[in-house]
Amino acid sequence: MERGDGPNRRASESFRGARSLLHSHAVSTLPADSTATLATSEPGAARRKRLPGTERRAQLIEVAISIFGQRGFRGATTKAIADAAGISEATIFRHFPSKEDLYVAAFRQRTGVGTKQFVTMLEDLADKREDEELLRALGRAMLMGYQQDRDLHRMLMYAWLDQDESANRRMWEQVRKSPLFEFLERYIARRQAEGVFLQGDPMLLSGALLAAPVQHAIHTKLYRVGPDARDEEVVELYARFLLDGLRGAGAGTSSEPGVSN
Amino acid sequence: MERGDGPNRRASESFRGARSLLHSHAVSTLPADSTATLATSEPGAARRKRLPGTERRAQLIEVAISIFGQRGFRGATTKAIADAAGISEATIFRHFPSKEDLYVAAFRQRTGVGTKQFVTMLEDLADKREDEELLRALGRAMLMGYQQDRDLHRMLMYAWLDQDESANRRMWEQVRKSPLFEFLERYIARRQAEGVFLQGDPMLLSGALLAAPVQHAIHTKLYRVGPDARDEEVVELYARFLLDGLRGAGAGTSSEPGVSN
DNA sequence: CCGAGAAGTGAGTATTCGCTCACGTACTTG
DNA sequence: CAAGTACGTGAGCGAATACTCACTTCTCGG
Repeated sequence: MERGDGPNRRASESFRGARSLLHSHAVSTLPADSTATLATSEPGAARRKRLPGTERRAQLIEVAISIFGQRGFRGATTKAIADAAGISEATIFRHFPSKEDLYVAAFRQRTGVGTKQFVTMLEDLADKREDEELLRALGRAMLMGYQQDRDLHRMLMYAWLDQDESANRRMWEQVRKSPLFEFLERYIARRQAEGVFLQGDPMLLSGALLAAPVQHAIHTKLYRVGPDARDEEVVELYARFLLDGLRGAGAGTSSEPGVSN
Repeated sequence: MERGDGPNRRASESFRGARSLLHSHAVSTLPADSTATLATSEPGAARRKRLPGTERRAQLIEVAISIFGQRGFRGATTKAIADAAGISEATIFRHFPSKEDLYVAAFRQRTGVGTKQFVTMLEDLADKREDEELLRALGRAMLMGYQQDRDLHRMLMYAWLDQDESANRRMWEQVRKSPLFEFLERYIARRQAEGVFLQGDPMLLSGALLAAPVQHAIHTKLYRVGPDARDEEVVELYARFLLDGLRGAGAGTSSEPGVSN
C-alpha cells in the first residue's frame, strides 16, 4: 500500500489537450456576419508578412479568440498565438502591451453583434402573434450561433469561470441589457397581459426559454456530446414544448386522476 | 497612431482572479451527504500535522476540489493547494505522483453520489403520477446541488472545456447512464405512452426539463449573476411551466386567432 | 531614390511551476 | 526503549512563460 519512496504510476497523458467548441450565455454573436474577412493564416499558404498595423492587430484578435477559446486565458500561451498567426512572439507585444490587453481586445470584439436585425425579425413575428415561429427562430439562432462561433463562445464560457464576481456582474448587466433579452422580457410581459402566457417573472421565463436550446447547443456544439438529433428536429420539438409551457395547459393545479396504476 | 516603441498603457490588474461558484451538467452531486467530514484546514486554528496517509489523501482531495474549482486545472498551482492544505508542496507529491493524478482522484471523488435515494423518491412520485411535485423536487435538487457543491461543479465545468472530445464523450456516457437520466427518460416515455405527455425524443425532453433549473443554478449559484428571485419561487414557476409544456396545450398546430390587432 | 519610421525578430531575462531528493521527525510495534 | 517506518520538508532543478531589447528589413511619401 503506497510505497514510501518510489513514485507510483501516474495518470499523465490520460487527460490533456483542449479541443472542441465553446459556449457562454446566449446573447453574443448569433448568426451574425462573423467578421471572417481575414483568414486565420493557413500554414501551408505562402504567408505574406509585414501587414499594416491595423490589419495585424485584427488578425491577432481573430487568432486570439480561437486560441483563448480552445485553451482558456491561462492555457493559451503567447507562443501558441504567435505560431497560429505565423509571426514571432515578440511581434505580439509590438501590437499589444500585454497578453491581457490582447485578451481584453479579443473580448470586446464581436460580442453583441448580429443581434440587431435578428431581434427586428423577432419583433415582427411577435407583432403578428406568431409565437411558435418565434420560438423556432430563437432556437435555430442559438444552435447556429454556437456552431458558427464556437471559439468565441468557448472563450466566454472560460471567462465566466475565470473572472471574479464583480466582472461577472458587469458581464451579466450587458447580457440583461442586450436587445435580445430586453425584447424577450417585453414580449413575454405583453403576452401575459393579453392573457395568453402564464403569469410569472418575465426574466425567469425568458431564461427558461433560452435554457433549452442553449443547453442543447452547449452540449452538442461546444462539448460535442449529447443526443445527436438533427437540429431542425430539436428546434421543432423545443418550440412546441416551450410554447405549450408558456400558454399553460388550463389543467387544474396539481393532482391528476392518473391513467391506470 | 500607436507609437513604435514605448509600450502603451496596459489593462493588467483589470481582469485577474477567479472566485465564485461552479457548474457542469446536472447529474453529479445533488443534495448528497457532501462528505464534509474533514474541514479544509483553517489557517488560524492550531493545525495538527502528521495525519495518517489515508486522511491526508482525503484532505488533499477536498482541498484540490476547492482550488481546481476556483481556478481550473491549469490555473490551480500545487503551491496553492499545498498552502490551502497547510502543508508543503513536496508533501503533495508524497501522496500523489503528479498534479494530474490528484486531479483525477478529485474528479473520481464525489461524482454521482447522492443520486440513488433521490431517484428513488422521484420513482415514487412518478408512480403516484405526481408530475408537478416531481418537477418541483427536480428543480429544488438542481438548485441545492449547485449551491452546496459549487467548487465541484465549477471543476466539472472546467473539465468540459479543458478535456478533449473523446474524454468528453466518456463523461457524457456516464451522465447518460446515471440513475437520474435513465429515470427521466423512462418516466417521460411512460407518460407519453399514457397519452399525457407530448410526443418526441425522451432524451431531448429530459434535457429541456433539466436545462431550465440547471441554467438558472449555473448563473445564480456558480457565476453569482442573474435574477435574484427566491429559489422556491423559481422552482414553483419552472415546475408549472415545464409541466404545461410536457402536457401540451391541446391548442391547434400553430397560428392562433390573436387577441387584438 | 532615399531616408525615416513602421513592422518584424532572435536572443535573451526574470519568474513560476511541477516535481525530485536528501534529510529530519514523529508514530508504533516488538 | 530501540528501531523501523511512514510522514513531512527545504532547497533546488529543468522546463516553460510572459515580456524586453538591440537590431534588421520592409515600405512609402517626398
